[in-house]
Amino acid sequence: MDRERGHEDSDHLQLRAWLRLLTCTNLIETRVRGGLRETWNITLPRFDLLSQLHRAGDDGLTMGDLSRAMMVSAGNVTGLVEALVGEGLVRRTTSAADRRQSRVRLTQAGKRGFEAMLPEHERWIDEAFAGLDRGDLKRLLELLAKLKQSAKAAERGGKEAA
Amino acid sequence: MDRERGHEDSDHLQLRAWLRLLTCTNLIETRVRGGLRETWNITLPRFDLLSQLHRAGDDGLTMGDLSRAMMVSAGNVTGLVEALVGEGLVRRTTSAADRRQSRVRLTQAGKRGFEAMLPEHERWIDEAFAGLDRGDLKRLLELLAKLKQSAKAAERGGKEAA
DNA sequence: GTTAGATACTTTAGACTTAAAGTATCTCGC
DNA sequence: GCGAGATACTTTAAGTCTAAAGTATCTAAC
Repeated sequence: MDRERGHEDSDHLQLRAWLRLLTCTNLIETRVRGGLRETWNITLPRFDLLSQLHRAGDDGLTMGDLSRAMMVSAGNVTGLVEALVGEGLVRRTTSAADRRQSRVRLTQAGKRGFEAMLPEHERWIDEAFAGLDRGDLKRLLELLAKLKQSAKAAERGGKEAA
Repeated sequence: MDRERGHEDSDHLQLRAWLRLLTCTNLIETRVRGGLRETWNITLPRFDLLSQLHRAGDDGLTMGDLSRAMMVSAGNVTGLVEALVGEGLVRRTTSAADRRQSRVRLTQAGKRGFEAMLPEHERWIDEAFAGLDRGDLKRLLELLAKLKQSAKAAERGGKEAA
């Protein structure tokens, strides 16, 4: 038996990693949120929604697509889309094939507006990660990919209960 | 000149790392939030506040300490503490030395309650990180420490603007 | 001692978020 | 065709969160 082994169970590496992950996310999110508000007077969730639509292209996304992509509840998406429609940044049409669905797209104003914000948004992110070199970034990406898979697996495990 | 170099500027490693970081945080946070609600009918911010007080020990923390530790606004802390006082989990006293300050502590019920939740909370975190071995966890902790410093530096840079 | 400014906290208005219940529509077996 | 159940979305109630303005108290220069 390895004398040192006992210690391994009580150094709480997972918990420490989780807390540090949260701290990093909070720091960066606070920076981005503040920048978006000060520079374009837009909120982070609205920016995020525009971003998903921009990535999706001309066909747009359904409400359900948005909910999954943004990892928020369907009710939340309803409110955000309403707000953005009100601001003229987003357009919403009922699907002809399935009248329960609606399809959400950027308007021209929404596309132009989002593309204007994009470079500075990326600059804020780049600044936050400036202390990491390319090797660090690649290792971090790999570890986070692993964590993402692991967390997804745990999520299912928790729901289905074996 | 390295032909490959040009590509380095446009692979958006930082942005990809940020999005993946957010995904991981969301996944784990959703799991923990759901567990806390289903198992003890408590919210994550309240659990977090109890956690900070538990770590602080018998002297408790001021409202400002809590705000900084939890990385949320002072007004937010006011509401959370009120709720927890109402539930009898937390006690609040005005500081004699400085009557602007108050000091917040766990009640006996709060301490017992929190300590009852602690092991299962840690189990959820352990499960989320189960796919990472000790080496992975140590590398992740290191990279996140670096990122934390970097993000803090960027935060200051953004505010002070040289 | 007064007072100008700083500090600790609260209040307010508005936005975000969720879980749960509700509505409308679709699908599929019969 | 016709339900029964599934699916897409909305509504509601309650909680979280922030920025900004406001209150109370302290500090320090004079």
